[in-house]
Amino acid sequence: MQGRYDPKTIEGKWQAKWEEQGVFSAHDDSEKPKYYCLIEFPYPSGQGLHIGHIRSNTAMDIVARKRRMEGFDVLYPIGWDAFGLPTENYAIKTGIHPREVTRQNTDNFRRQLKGIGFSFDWSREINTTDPAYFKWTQWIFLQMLKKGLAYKAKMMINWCPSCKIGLANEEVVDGKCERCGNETEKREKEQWMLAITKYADRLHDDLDTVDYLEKIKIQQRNWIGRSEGTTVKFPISNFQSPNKSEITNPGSQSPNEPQNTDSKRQTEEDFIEVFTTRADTLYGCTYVVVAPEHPLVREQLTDSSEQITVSKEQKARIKNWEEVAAYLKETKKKTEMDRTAEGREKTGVRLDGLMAINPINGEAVPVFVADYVLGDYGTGAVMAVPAHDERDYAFAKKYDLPVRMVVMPHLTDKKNPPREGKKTVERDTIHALVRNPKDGKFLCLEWKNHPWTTFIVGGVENGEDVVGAAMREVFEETGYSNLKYIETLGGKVQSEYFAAHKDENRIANTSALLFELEDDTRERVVEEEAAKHSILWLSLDEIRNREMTCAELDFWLARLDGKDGAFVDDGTLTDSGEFSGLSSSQAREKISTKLEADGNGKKVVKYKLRDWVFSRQRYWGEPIPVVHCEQCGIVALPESELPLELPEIDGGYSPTDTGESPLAKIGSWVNTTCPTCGGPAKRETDTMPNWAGSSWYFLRYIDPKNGSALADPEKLKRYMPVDWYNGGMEHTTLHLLYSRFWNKFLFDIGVAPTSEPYQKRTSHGLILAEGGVKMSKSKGNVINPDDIVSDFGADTLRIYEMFMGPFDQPIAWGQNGLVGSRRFLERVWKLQEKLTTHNSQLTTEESGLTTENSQLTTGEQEQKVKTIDSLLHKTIVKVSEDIEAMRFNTAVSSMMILVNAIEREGTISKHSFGLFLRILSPFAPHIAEELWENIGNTGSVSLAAWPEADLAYLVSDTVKIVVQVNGKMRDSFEIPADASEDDLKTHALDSDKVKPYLDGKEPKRIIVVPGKLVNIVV
RNA sequence: GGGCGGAUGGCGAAACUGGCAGACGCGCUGGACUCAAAAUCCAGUGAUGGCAACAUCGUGAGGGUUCGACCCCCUCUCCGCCCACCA
Repeated sequence: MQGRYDPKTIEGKWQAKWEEQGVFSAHDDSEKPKYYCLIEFPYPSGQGLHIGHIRSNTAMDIVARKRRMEGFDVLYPIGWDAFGLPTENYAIKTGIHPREVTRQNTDNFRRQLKGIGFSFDWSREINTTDPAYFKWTQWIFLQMLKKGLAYKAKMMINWCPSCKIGLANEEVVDGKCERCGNETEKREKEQWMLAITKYADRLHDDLDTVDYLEKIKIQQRNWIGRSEGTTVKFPISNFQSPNKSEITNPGSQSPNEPQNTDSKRQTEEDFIEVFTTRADTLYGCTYVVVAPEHPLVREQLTDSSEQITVSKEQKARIKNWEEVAAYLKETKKKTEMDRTAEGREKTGVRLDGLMAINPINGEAVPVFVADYVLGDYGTGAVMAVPAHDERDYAFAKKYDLPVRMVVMPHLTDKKNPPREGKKTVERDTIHALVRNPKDGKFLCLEWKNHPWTTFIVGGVENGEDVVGAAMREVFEETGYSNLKYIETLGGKVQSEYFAAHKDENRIANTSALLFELEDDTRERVVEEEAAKHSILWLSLDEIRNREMTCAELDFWLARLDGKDGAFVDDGTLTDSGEFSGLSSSQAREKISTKLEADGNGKKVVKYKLRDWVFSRQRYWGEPIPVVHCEQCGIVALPESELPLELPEIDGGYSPTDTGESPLAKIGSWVNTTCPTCGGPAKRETDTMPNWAGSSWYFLRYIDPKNGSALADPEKLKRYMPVDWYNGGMEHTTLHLLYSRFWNKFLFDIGVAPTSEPYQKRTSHGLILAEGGVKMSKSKGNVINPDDIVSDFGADTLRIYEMFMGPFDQPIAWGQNGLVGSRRFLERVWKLQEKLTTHNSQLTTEESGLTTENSQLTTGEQEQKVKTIDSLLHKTIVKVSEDIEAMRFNTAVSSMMILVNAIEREGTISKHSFGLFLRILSPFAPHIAEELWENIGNTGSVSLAAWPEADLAYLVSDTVKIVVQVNGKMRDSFEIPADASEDDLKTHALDSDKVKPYLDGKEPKRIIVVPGKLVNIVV
């Protein structure tokens, strides 16, 4: 008898033992295969360990412990991502040095983490703020600088006018400063940048080589935002299209001949280059738009002045310069908030006096500046195709610009699809929609030899215009002669179908025309037509509800309602010169190729991903190790001078009034000599963002104390890549991408041994406060793990956090379930009173284990032991599989089921209890160690072998068959597993419970699923 | 607006490939032990009807496919997270 379960005593005892004996150390020289488990190292905030840290750390702890037991040399390290804003803000408030704040916080975190019993290798603890660590962060920066990946550029940054400080994107929440809540502005400032975009394609493509959750891959791909497209050069003409009127509306356009613009061009560079992914819509371009940041209207904007400087020459060309300048000023004043709050109403101003020449057809189109075009994506200019782009459509509607449809939607009539082996005829057709203004009904035809209801349909004869053709058809088919043409409903729609009456496949390019009946005048219809169909007037509702023989119906109805916008999908080209008739994808290829051949364009790949703004105007970050020399410009510090440490500071940690880092105030530190020429120089005062230290920390764990290299190459080779990295979804697009980028760079310069740092990436769900809201200090709903550990014990907390719900989904904390987890462990504790020395017969035979004293064996006891062993081995399988799939909740529940069964049967063999303790140990390591010791084992259960299920226990000679009648369960029976289908049928039909449902009738059908069920259909 | 995920008892949730819906835990009800309480143990616990055996209904709403649907398809509602004019 071992007394009560007392977690306080045993948890402290085992934590001390583990540490003393180095049970969880990874061994660089181990013969075993390595396994590298990684969690995101915590930011040591003043609030202490979050309950959510415990959930994700426990999950990886379970994996790490299982791997260790499976014979791997496991690296499961821990450290501190300690540079960052909250610490600095706390320092600003209290005047305590951030280093000291960090020390206190990490001490607290370390104590808390150790108290949960995580199997971290504490000998490898790292801290990003340790000069011995950030020496290498700075070193990596210098390597990037050498390779041209680090550069300075003027960037629009988020500026808080109240705090007078530049903010990172993540510090701006809904357009407001995270700290003071004031609205932020955009301001231009020189910043250090890292050229992550040079790695965009590899970061994108190499996702195929790693095992990340699909949603993580999708999010990264979307963030990188690769799109293949074409740049097109639109030469600028100063003249208002001398030879032709302004660009034409659909229906009345004349054929375009390429126009010679040589004499009008001033320089070779005088063109607007646009980027498009839809080169197939080039003929539909009716204007060109440049972003407010585009060089055509803006050369530079400095943060010291509101002046917009554009060359005189350019101003002179733009006739309405005053108006344009006003718009640019307006745009600049708008905050992010305004831009989105307006419901994204599009605004813009035409650049009078400028026309852009569409290189594909020589057509001159007007040029606009509008802020719906982004200055920093693509080329900062777009060709606007309102018919095929929602944004251009909205802008065109607002400013009354022409919409020219050049891509026909392409439909296949599902009711009459084209047939193989028939000839195909393509022609232009019309649908005439004739409305009777008196009742709003439409004129339709009901066909006599086919089950069709159609509008008035017909072909367009050579030389005929569509309106004429439609009026002719209406007259011929219905006799109505007085029609008023209202409008053409959008552009043509192409449909493919089989025309049964002509036995041929048709491709119809159909225009829909709306008419109104002027009066009822109706001529007699010729016999031939009258024999084919009769007329019918249908309301819109009737048309919707009736099966109309009209593949295009949805388009026509939407256009009638005026709900029609841009058609943005692919289709078939029309009114596009030599490219008409091609599919969108063919046309993109051919048009791009032609542009490229003529020197008017180029196929390119663009990314949404931007270069990484790497500067922060802060104290608590890694100093950027360069100096600015009057003679030599930007000069890198020699590597021998690393680490460049932060200076001690007297006058507070706040940034300066000009937005410079507080480092700028320390003359003795800033003023230095140039490493190259020895002349006077100033140190860079920007520091790195806190993403820097976390971009390579997984490498440092491998060799954390190395003073002469980032890590020993041999050791890196042994441990990389990380085999399993679990973290939060919120880090998918920043940290995960940044660290993949740094690792790839280090791989390229021969430092990192693998191109990808992480082999497998999974993610956890957040733990929310009760009520499903975020835990926050201000709401006072933060759960302190210390309280739970002291009230219930660390093992209970671990079990509960794994049991409470699916690991990958967010879950609200509820205190109520904790007691259940504690009870479970109490029951496990009491099992040591129920041990028997008997092993079941099967175990001894099958796995060759020694039988202990068997004098007390009785048949009954043996049966009980066997029942338990059979369930135990099923549990081993379940727990093993569930851990790999991160289904920790069902793993715990299956162990609960086992414990319930042991209690019910009243006994378990000592050997089997040992197996159970092994699978329990990753979840509740302290109690498992204590019981393992109590039943007479020496050594740690954490290093015992992970049990393998004995297959002999898993197979059963009988199966339970469910009997359904019409899909509803009515009975079940046990039957030998090898029973035939006929046996099952007979048995099922024989059931007394089933018979009443059959009511003496013969079953219509009987479905037998071997090993599972019989379903009788009556 | 787009992407991803979710909705099942009083509550957290199971149901792995379309085959017994609600495992496991909490809570609740009744009982045992106790002078009493706590703890523990035993039994019950989706809803409705019935003394009961049992029957009917039931996985956000509505349709569909299927012998059979929490699961697949279509439409919709609500919730969460991420992105948000990316041409």
